[in-house]
Amino acid sequence: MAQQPMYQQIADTIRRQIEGGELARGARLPTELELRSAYNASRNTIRDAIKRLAALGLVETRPGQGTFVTVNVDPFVTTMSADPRSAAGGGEGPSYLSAVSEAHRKPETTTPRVEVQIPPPEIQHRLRLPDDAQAVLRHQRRLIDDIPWSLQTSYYPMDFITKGATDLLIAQDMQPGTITYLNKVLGVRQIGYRDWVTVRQPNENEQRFFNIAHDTAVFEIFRTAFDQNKSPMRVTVTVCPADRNQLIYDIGDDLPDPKYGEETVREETHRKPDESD
Amino acid sequence: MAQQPMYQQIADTIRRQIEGGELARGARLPTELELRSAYNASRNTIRDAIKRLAALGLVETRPGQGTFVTVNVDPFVTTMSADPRSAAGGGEGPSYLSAVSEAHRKPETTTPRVEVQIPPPEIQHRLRLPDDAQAVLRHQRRLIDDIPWSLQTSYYPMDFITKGATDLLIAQDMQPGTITYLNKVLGVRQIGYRDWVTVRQPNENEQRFFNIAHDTAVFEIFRTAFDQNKSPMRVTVTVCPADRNQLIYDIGDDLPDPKYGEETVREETHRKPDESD
DNA sequence: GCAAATTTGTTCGTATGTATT
DNA sequence: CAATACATACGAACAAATTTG
Repeated sequence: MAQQPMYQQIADTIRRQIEGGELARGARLPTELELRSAYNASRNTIRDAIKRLAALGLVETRPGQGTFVTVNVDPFVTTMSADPRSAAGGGEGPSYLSAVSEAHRKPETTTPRVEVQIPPPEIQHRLRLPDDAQAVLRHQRRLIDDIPWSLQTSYYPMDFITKGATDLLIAQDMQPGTITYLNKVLGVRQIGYRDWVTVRQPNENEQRFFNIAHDTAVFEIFRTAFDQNKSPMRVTVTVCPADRNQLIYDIGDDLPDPKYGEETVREETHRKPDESD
Repeated sequence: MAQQPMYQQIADTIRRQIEGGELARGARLPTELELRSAYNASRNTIRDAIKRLAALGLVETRPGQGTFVTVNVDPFVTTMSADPRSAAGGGEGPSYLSAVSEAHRKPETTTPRVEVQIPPPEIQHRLRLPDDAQAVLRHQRRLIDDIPWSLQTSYYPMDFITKGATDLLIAQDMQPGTITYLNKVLGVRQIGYRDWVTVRQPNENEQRFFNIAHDTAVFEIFRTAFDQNKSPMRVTVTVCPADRNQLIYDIGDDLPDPKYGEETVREETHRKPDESD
């Protein structure tokens, strides 16, 4: 029986205390010195155990204060699919706001920052632009209940501007939405979109904005919208922390409404069918 | 100017060497002792730096061997949306196989393990079952190119068995697919499904099966299929490592085919529009 | 197959720095 | 300013895994 290292045993013991409720959400753990005598281990060993728990997201330490059991944020659930012909879905435009108020939360959106630049390769590919082509970029930050929620950047081909859709350059919220605007001005209709869902580590800006550690994964969703000619008309990149966000995609019409409250209940330890080999 | 801690500086130096190509993919880093003299730091400090890089997924250490630059696995891309009326999409049935062969990869699926049990709460909710109701569970493991790829469990209401769909209890692959079978035997038609996409840490079984560390996030996708009465007829839970998997959802008909090879190119460091505050 | 050498893993002790109260 | 608590850094010893002779 290969005995587990001591720091792992200590971490497991504390984990059980947290999951069993002996250590309440938000409660402060004993100090490192106290744990040191409690488990008869050196301070470094205690710290290794706490690092382990921190990596699992069960606790967080604050210098000068102590180590605290993390409070599980009620995860925010977004329905990403919607009428393909509208701008809805995925935290864009009106449907984002309604989904949020439905869940009794307070959404905010910063005014967009607008730039013109040669986009990164993964955007070039998706917009089917040549290497040196420029694109208009509209960047926004979203908050829910004053908690940083998502960073969003939309890219449009520079063509749209030269053909008359100059409002894309205005650094203000487009009121009926950019899709409606592009339809009116250029006759470009959205027939659908493709979401490419990835998960990765946050970069430093994202860590700062979301106030998350480097090891908290984030969703990165590339949404490519297509027009009536099956040409990409927009790529929207949304980044949000994966620990407090869940995505819903409905395929097929006329599905029942998802219940936001109920189904987000996540059991930490339920019997899984993959126990045996 | 708050100077960064030494282990962070060392980690950054090595990170730049990796990203700049001085340390090739799969190459072995100098030993801890060598790094110790190279950076004039203690072995523990070197180890802290390496831990940092390991947390970022840039390197991995093997006891007795050394520390190696990780080789980026070509991420596997799955189109999750498909004809809502068929069984396709999300690594179920035929479409899973075709998507995989299209990318010139070799798929495998274990024969299902069948159980009858009271399902965990999140399944009860989704199948709209009372607390004590049982369900049939079919569990499978999937490999691609001999690499563990996903763990999948489908839950069906026990009703289906008593009403005649007894083949669900047979521990063998359903050849035309369970959806086709249920339609034929019970007249139950699938009109669509809802995918609930979450990300979390793997449990111990998942760590073993996928051969991943505890800090490699996994996708957990709950797919609820609905029948012509808008009742849930099946819930499929798919778990797969988030670092080597990407999901695609197409909303709207008649979108162009995604290009598997091209668009998976991920730039480690491209200019992001969220640099300033 | 065994033993030695190499390399990482764990644990201790100690000292000093930094953030918060 | 002082006390408290976590963060960083050093050195040392032994254990465990792997490769090599």
